[in-house]
Amino acid sequence: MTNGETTSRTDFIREIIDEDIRTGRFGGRVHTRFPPEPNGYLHIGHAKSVMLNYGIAKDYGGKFNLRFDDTNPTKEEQEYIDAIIEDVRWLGADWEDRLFYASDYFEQLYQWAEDLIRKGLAYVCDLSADEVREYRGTLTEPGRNSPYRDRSVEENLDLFRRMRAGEFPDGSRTLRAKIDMASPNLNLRDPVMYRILHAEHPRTGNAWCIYPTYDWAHGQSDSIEGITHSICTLEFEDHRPLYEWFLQALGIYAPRQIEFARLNLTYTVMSKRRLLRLVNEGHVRGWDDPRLPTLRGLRRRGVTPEALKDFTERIGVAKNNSTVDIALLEYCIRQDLNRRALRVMGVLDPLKVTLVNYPEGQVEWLEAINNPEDPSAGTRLVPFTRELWIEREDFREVPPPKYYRLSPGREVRLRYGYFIKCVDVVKDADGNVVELLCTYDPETRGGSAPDGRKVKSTIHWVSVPHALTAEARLYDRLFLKEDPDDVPEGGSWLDNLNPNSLEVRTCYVEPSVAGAAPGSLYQFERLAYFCVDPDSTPERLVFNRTVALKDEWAKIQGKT
RNA sequence: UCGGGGAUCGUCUAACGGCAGGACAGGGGACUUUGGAUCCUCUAAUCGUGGUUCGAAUCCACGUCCCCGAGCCA
Repeated sequence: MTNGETTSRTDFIREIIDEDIRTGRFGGRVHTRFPPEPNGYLHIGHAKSVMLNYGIAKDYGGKFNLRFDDTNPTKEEQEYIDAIIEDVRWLGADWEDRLFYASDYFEQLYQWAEDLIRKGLAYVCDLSADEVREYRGTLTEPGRNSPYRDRSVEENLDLFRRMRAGEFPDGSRTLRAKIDMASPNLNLRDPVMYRILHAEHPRTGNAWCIYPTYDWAHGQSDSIEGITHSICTLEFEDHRPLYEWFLQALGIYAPRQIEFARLNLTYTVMSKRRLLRLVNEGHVRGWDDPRLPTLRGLRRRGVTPEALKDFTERIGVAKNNSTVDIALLEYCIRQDLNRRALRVMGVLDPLKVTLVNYPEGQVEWLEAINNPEDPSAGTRLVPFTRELWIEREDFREVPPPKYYRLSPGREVRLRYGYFIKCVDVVKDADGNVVELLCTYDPETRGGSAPDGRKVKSTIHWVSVPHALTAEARLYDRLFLKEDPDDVPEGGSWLDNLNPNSLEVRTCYVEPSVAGAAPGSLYQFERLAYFCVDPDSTPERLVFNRTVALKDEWAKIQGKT
């Protein structure tokens, strides 16, 4: 915690929990869960939920479960289960030995369904999907009772068992709760509990051909696990009465459902559908593309779970629909990386500098600090020679006002090196600057002048003969507009894709990074944070730009 | 139109009838061997109209606007 604002954090959910503890509603217990459906990859919005649920369990000395909501075999896959487990673990949430699946409860759910039938609270309905819709009524008009609503308990039991036995084709019948076809809450108009689906389930295989719906499975799964606070997103608010109705009808332990607003971020999209489309249509390179807000994308980009945790704490939890400025995420990432990333020097857009008065063939190894924020990170040696690469934008032939870097006749400091002064500019036939001839002051080794003279600027550099050639992938926001949906009518959110969200460059890096493992985090001084990509080979490192450093000069420039 | 939610600086979020606070973003400054980091500082908000009250973001009334809901998805 760098300051006090996050230490005493609270939110309306914790207030509810405090109240429940005070009144002894759950005997003082706190038990939460994260219930993903394994039909896609997790994104930063899920991270908010995981951090919330796990954070609450930890803060209150309670428990946290990971439970897959795997009730729809037509959409779910083992691949997603594996990926989600990996991602939740990466986030740091610990479910200990409580990894569960709604499918673990299929038999219990089935038995409970028979109980409801016996109580006259559920019936087998032969209406087709279209007919069910028709009978449901509309938002403003009540529905009508299904003609099958008053079947006898015996007939319902018989039919339901035959549904399970596989006697009927997909879609031919459903089991529905008998509630109220006139309820203004459509979820209570005899909701479907079971549908017939002759589909292979990733976990139960072909054991079942009827599958419970979300509404029928979720609350009961929470109940079985002894969940106290079932935290979900706002769109389930309308489902709460049904959640409670099932538990009450069954007469079993009832957790409390609490809804909060899902996370939205500027300059990106979060829905599974859209993410899927970006991947499938090749707008990005895959689910782990560093431009995506998926957990795998963020991880590959170099974002740490700690940065994500800080972010989720800063955005808070409430019921307002909101869209968080992605600048806050970037701030959290910088904040985190500033403390942990090793500093190195790398040049993204090289301009050659020759030190005319520096001995040819001489190499000096200069000491450089690995992380000024963390003395324990130590120091390293960087080679200094007559020929150097500097950043092209660190030289201006005619320096604008407030520009402190190199220009003809001006002296600057080479980081950890010497003061140098530009004495001549070499140009090609088209007048482009191709090389700078500079002198160095041997008295200024290490970066300070014995005579006490100052320079306005320190620039980074890499020794030409020692430079490692690497690939730098410079990422920018995926969309041009804060709100990707901000398009002229008839347009598509895809029209707002940023065509320059990825720029690949060849860069030069100091030799100390040779052999760095994928995932290694660095700060290229004065430029940005970078993360070694798994695409790296022993011959050629690949760096992903996680986030650029704040750039005061760009700001000054932008104003003129 | 029916039901369920929601509306506080540009953005996110506090306040539980008693000084509208914090963070990010933005402006200004200090410091600096990263124009980084850090520090200081400024700008900036209660959806509207009435009412209750010594006192209202908070309570009441009436409006307005936004989100969700008519899957055998979750």
